[in-house]
Amino acid sequence: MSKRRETPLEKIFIESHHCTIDLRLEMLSQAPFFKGLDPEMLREVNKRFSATHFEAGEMIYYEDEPALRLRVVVSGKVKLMRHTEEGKDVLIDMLKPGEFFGTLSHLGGEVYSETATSQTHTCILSIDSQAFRDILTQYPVVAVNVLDIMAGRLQASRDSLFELSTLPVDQRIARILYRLAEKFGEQDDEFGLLIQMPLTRKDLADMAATTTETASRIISRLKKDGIIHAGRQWIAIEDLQELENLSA
Amino acid sequence: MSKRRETPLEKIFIESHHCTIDLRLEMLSQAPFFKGLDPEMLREVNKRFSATHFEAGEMIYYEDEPALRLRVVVSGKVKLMRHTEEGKDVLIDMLKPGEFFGTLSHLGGEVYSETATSQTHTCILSIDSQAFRDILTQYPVVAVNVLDIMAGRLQASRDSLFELSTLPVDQRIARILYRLAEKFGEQDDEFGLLIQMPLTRKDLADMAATTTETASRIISRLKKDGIIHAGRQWIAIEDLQELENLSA
DNA sequence: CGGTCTGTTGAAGGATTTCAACACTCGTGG
DNA sequence: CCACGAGTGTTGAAATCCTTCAACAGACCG
Repeated sequence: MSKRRETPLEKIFIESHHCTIDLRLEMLSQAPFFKGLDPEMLREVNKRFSATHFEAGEMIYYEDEPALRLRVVVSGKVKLMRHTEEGKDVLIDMLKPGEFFGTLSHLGGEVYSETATSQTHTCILSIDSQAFRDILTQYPVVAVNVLDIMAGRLQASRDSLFELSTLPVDQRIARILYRLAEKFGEQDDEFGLLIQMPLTRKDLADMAATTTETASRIISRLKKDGIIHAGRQWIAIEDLQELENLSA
Repeated sequence: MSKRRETPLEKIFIESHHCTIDLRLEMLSQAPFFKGLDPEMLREVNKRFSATHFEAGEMIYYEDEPALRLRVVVSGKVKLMRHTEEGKDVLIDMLKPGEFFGTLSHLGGEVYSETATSQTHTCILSIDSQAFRDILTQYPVVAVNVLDIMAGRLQASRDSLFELSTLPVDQRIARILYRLAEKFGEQDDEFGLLIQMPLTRKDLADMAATTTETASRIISRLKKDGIIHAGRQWIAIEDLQELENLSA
């Protein structure tokens, strides 16, 4: 490992132009839930969204806050977490550009059930949830798209539940790394398939329902066995096949 | 406890008339996802469903089977489970009349991700998933209803994930009992709020990600503390308030 | 260049599982 | 109608995976 570069993670120098009108339209047109919407409708819909910029580590919204808006990641990565009173955290999901979060609900009394944090510099589009519901009824194709996405998320959540219920910690970590690699992996000359996102041992522990210490021990072992490379806040997969075997 | 009646569970003597046309229409009109659909549309939609009857304990479909149909519980209770190769089971959900399961997907290659079993005598309506998708695009209000249900299920699944990650077994069991009581509870003169469904210690264990032995020990303790009544395949809540306190 | 955040490793302790043996209920067939 | 067997539930004791507690090392930031 060269001493010149401590983290192989891509440095994103974000200026305000990261949230340009062009990028917004580009993102909305590619967003899975607007697939099949024609350009004119898209421009119409775009008007109803507003953009916000967040630094790495900033809170986007808090658990138990009134849930009023639906949000879309334009650029950057977003982390969804839940917290206990005793200080335990659970990491529910990591989002990349094109994914939505926040609330679909129209009811006034509802609150966010998780806390959203920007894991990197991010640009977020948001829309009043009632306005989004109007879009849903106006453009049925959008409703069906969103439905498919929700079905996929339910599936993923139940997969996690299943794995948490049946697998020992080391296999859970292996699976989590595998999936993160699928979603966020970028080929790196030096280290292999790099998970392109700041990722601490605690993040991993909060995904696997274990402690930072245990996560650290498992990462150490995977490093020793030549399956992954890892450093401060980054992990890269050297031997994806072996990682998959481990998680079986 | 009287010796005359070993189980306080309601005996449902189901004959074929349990799946009458009247009951079908009645159920569809009350089903949450058809809320807001006018009677004529409803009759139209009803034609596309077909009814099937299952005995208690029968399999409705198996994990990994091609997922072709969406189903609706008309009467009875349905259990959704996943199985591991090593014989561990995870109980994903218990469904009551009005709830749907199966697949929303239209894609041919997909398979069911869980096994569905009738927990009691049941009547099930089913529809080809493609035909249901046609309904979704034809009646946007249905799509939005289904979306709300899926959002609720995702929420519930993430709640389970959170509890599994942060709570010790006894609190998890307490929460599960509380929720089952909310959903399936019926006031019983003798025992209190009776969970109206056959429910073994193993079922509970598979919901709480623990073993039958541990579930049994916890149920024994709750019985000793006067919080619940329980017997073979049934549980009734005596002190709901205390159960809620325990799960905090 | 000190302080904080992150990561590492060891050793003790604890919650839950595993293994084992047994009791009870219920349906079924002799 | 009773006996038997399968399915279900119970309880104890040993074993184990993982957490907790503790101490320390390196990296990054102002």
